Amino acid sequence: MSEIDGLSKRRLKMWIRLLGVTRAAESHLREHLRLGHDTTLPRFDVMAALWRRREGVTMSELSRMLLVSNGNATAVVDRLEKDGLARRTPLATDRRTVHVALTAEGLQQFELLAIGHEAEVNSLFSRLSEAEIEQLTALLKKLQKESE
Amino acid sequence: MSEIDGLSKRRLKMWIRLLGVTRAAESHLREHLRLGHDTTLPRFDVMAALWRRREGVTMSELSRMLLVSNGNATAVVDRLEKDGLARRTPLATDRRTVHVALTAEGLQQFELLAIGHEAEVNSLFSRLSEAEIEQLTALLKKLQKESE
DNA sequence: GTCTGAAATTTCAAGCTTGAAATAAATAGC
DNA sequence: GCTATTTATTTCAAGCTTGAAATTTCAGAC
Repeated sequence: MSEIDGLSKRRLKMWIRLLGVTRAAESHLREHLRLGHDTTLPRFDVMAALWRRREGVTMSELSRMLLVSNGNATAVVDRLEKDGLARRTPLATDRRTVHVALTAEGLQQFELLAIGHEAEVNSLFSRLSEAEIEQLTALLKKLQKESE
Repeated sequence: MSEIDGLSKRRLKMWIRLLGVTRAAESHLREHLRLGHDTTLPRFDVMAALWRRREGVTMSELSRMLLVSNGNATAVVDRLEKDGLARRTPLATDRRTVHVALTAEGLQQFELLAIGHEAEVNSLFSRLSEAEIEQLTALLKKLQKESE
């Protein structure tokens, strides 16, 4: 096996491991949301995005933020809206677009969820020291650079 | 903000970044499988697991390997079986369990897929040098230790 | 103004995924 | 042997997700 091949194989193994870590964490977080708050990860993700951008986002921005398809964003927002947690507001200046935002109830619920969520994430990654977190973050940043 | 809180927030941000990198990579790999080979990532994942364990695995082992639910494994294997790529074999010694394995056609198709897949992964992570891959792998290993 | 093409969103079918419930078979305790 | 428990798998409903097609609206060229 050449050196090049070795590196390629190592990248592949690393990817499988990365996927494993991510899936295990997602699974853990999903369970916490389900048991503790009777909600789901996709709903949480959308609410988090809407919370970060309190002024409202378009559907396209939303799907870009979460790296999901437009149809997906539509479906999740539909359900949140049905439950009174999000609201669509047509935009006067461009009638194609719509602004999505959390309702007061949605905002309140998210802030409750977020506390527990952060604690779960913190415990999931408690094995890594501050230095290791920085190290990992730096490596991930390197991967994200204009890799759209 | 206390130091503890700062670390917690950094872990949270790191998690969001980790999720972003994973999703972007999955999305890229999914597209490659769809355009190049008219198949999907879940199918590929199952086939990869069956390829690694050529002698056959039970449904439970399969879902444990892939960190997906039993029902999910059933559904994907159903489709692979319908397409003649996988085969279920009842086990004589324990009639509850079933061995799943790739068919000759499945094996052949997977080996074709795998070449392109490895190349895609390699290019996705080409920004990281060998040393950085090792570093990242070490950090991920630390997270996986008995974290089931 | 009218046409053409681009952009934002929704709709849709198909497949993915989960978790709970149902089924079937093995094991353990008696 | 019989019963209770555990284990392996499937079934099911609900929700998630994708990518393509359809719809509506806007912007630019003329």
